Amino acid sequence: MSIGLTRLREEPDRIRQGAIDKGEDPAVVDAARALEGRRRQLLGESDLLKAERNVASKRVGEAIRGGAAPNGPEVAALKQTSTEAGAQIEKIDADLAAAETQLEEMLLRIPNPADPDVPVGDASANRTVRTWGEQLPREATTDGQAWSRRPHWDIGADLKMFDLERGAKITGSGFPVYMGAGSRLQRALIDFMLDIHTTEHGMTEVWPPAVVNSASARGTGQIPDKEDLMYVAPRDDLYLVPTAEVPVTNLHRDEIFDAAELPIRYAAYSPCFRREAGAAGKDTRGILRVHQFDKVEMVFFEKPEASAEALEWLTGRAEVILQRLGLAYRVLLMATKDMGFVQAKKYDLEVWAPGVERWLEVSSCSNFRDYQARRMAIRYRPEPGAKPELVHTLNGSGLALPRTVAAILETYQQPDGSVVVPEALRPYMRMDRITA
RNA sequence: GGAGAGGUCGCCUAGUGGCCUAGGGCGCCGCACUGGAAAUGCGGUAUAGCGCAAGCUAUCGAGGGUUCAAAUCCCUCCCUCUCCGCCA
Repeated sequence: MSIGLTRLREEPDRIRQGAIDKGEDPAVVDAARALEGRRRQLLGESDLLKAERNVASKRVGEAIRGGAAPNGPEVAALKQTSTEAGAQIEKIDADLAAAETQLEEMLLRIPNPADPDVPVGDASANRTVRTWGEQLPREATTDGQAWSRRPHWDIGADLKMFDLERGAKITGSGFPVYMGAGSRLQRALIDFMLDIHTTEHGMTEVWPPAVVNSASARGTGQIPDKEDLMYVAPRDDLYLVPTAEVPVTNLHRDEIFDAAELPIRYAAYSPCFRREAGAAGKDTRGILRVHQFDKVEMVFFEKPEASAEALEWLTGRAEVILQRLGLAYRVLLMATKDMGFVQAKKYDLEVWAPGVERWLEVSSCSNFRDYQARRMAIRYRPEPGAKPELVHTLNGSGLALPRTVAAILETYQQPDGSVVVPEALRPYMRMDRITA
């Protein structure tokens, strides 16, 4: 996850401004440039000495084959040349390694500049680009009877769909147990979403491992930056995935595609594990913020020139799910300081939950451009025989389950306490209505 | 978990310390031949960094070591395959 050296050299001003727009310190940009120059100089010296050493070593072989005594003075002199060069190389390479480590650290602290059409500012600059559906009020009237829509935790408890207390008993707070219709709703939603993305949207379905090794965690930038947010199995050097983005994006780490293979578009279900350290006290009720949840994630690998449009399409595919479920939502274009360090452009989808009277984030759709691909060395060949270039990566939820479930329960609840199953889910739920 | 065999340039393969700046075949690209094609012949076909360029450097699963010199020898680790054990 980093900025490219070429780009750093060619447009430092834009990168510096990008850092400022995201509220980061632009000084690292200059520090990186200085280190890059030092690295280049040391590398030149090292390469030169290595060339000398190689020549001397080769002459040793030639001399011996030519009849010189293997332990004679001629050979000894050549060996000494090589040894001396080797000693110098060792010193320079140590400096070089240090410079490269520092450079890498600096590069990791330079954020991906936002696209030009992203509003500059903090969360207050986020722009609502569109809304869909009817934003139901909490206070409702049905057949002349006034009633209040209830929050999903009450509905879920009454209909025995999930059990938070027992989840806390067997595992801990934030690990809900889904039961009965609640369990079936999980299955139905996963099945429903994957069906739409594969059958209608042409994506390839992936069912990835829920744990990854450290190389993969590093690839998508989970470590070292976000290690606190993940569950770790240190004994086996494995990490529980916080999102399917991690295993699925890493599928193609260190690969080079032919241009004809792109775009590659995946839809992947996975459980997601998040420690959310420091987030205690917020959204503690219900299933709005939990340590384990389920999600269908979309991951795209695109040609650079196609990624901007692909983000719009990707976002639209997540919206399709909400539309089919008949849930009111809005699409937010995130401002520079609210969008994250690595995203170039990001849309959040928020679904309306009338019981708690809040917009709930159910999807976050991002274009990383080449920033993520660089660290993972995911490239493609624009033309046969051409030099490989970095692909652009994108991803977005389609969708995260818990908040979708909350919105369904709160949107479709009836005055009698039952919940009508959204039309699109009925074939998957094999029921029209959830009752106690 | 135990025993054994392996991991080389897209694929197959050669390679047991210095003519390996990794050879051959397949595939692919270009050219020639052809009415067109097949076949054939010739040439080219990894990635990254540095350099205006010629070119130099690094990489033979990963990392360390021995040596003037490592694909090749030594150590550690990872992965694949076969057999055994265990197991949803």
